[in-house]
Amino acid sequence: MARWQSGARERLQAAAIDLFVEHGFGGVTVAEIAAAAGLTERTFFRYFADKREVLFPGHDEFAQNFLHGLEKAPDDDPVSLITAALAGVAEFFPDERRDWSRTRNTILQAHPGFQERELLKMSSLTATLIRALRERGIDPIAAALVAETVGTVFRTAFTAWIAEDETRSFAEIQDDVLARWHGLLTARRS
Amino acid sequence: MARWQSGARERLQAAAIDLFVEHGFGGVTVAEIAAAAGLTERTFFRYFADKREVLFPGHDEFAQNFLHGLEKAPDDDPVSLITAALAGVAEFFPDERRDWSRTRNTILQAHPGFQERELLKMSSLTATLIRALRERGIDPIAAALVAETVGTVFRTAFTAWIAEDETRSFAEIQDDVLARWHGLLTARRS
DNA sequence: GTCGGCCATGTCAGCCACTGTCATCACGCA
DNA sequence: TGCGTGATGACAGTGGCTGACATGGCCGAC
Repeated sequence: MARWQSGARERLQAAAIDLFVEHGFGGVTVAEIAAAAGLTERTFFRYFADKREVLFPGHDEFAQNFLHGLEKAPDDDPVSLITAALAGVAEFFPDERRDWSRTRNTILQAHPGFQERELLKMSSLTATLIRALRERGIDPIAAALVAETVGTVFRTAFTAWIAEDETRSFAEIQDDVLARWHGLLTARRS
Repeated sequence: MARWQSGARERLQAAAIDLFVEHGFGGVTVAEIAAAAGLTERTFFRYFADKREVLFPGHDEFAQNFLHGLEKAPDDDPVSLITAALAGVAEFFPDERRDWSRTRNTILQAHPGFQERELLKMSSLTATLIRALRERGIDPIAAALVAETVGTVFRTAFTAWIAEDETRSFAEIQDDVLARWHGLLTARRS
């Protein structure tokens, strides 16, 4: 018999999201989350750097997805780079996950501290992309603009995906946003 | 004789930046900042919502600048909107302020919490721009992409402006970034 | 098989960010 | 002269977060 149940991290995450839904971020203490997971407050902070971090799992694998897509870009044209980086992301957001994403998003929107954290994660992703682009030989300003645009398109698509009345798949929405982005910038030029 | 010296807010800001430079964010307590400004910790929190906020003054006037520029856009073409929104911002960053901006930036870069806060401020600015664009009749996706691009160009220009060996004015740099952004997206299209 | 190290967890004490509440005291105004 | 107002102080309390040390199953070495 194990002294401790396995999956402490997952239990903490599940307990946190449940309690946040019920009482809001500020209405729940870390000690309460830990107790609901059968652990102590101190153990919570061994798994998560702070109270907010419990809602941001799997960030590293997520970033890897963009990098792997980028490697498959056929040339250094900005549009090619952006399209390639976005290509493999949709698998992270299957339809089964949409409701969970919506629940999580409701919590995030209710507390500016969560928005800060999410923005920092996106920023870290952008920085990772910039680094990869520079290593590919893209000049710094172009790398920055390409990476920021990847983030913009992804975020726009994600927001649309979890909108209340939306039923299209993530891939479909993202392709549409990308097409519209491209159209906006090539139309009506003098 | 006044019971209290005036300019409590400014004294707190100045004390904070001095102490952060010397000891780092984590090496300074709010009580110490307040004492250096001749006030108490409780008064600090009457002026600033939290310890980080002391390094983010004047955010609202800053956002107004973008909005005023946007009003002057001649038409609803995305490039026109972006160019107009960026036009009036340079006056916020005269050359005299460059060293101060560099000092502040050094502090911000040293602590992820500050980066979070800065990202939240930028995000709030983007949201403000999106709202204004929608009220102008721009469709939601176009509004989002235009607003995000304004933020991207501004941030890219600001980063370049405070780079160690940079001497060009903010306006000059921003115009250059904008031109390069435009060039990147119109060149090499099939 | 048992011994000893390893590692996840617990326990405890403490710092400090942040808040609510009430008191204080200069100033302006009637 | 008295009273309201507004900025500040004083003080106690909550809770996020950390460091240091203890505990007790597991697992490999011998």
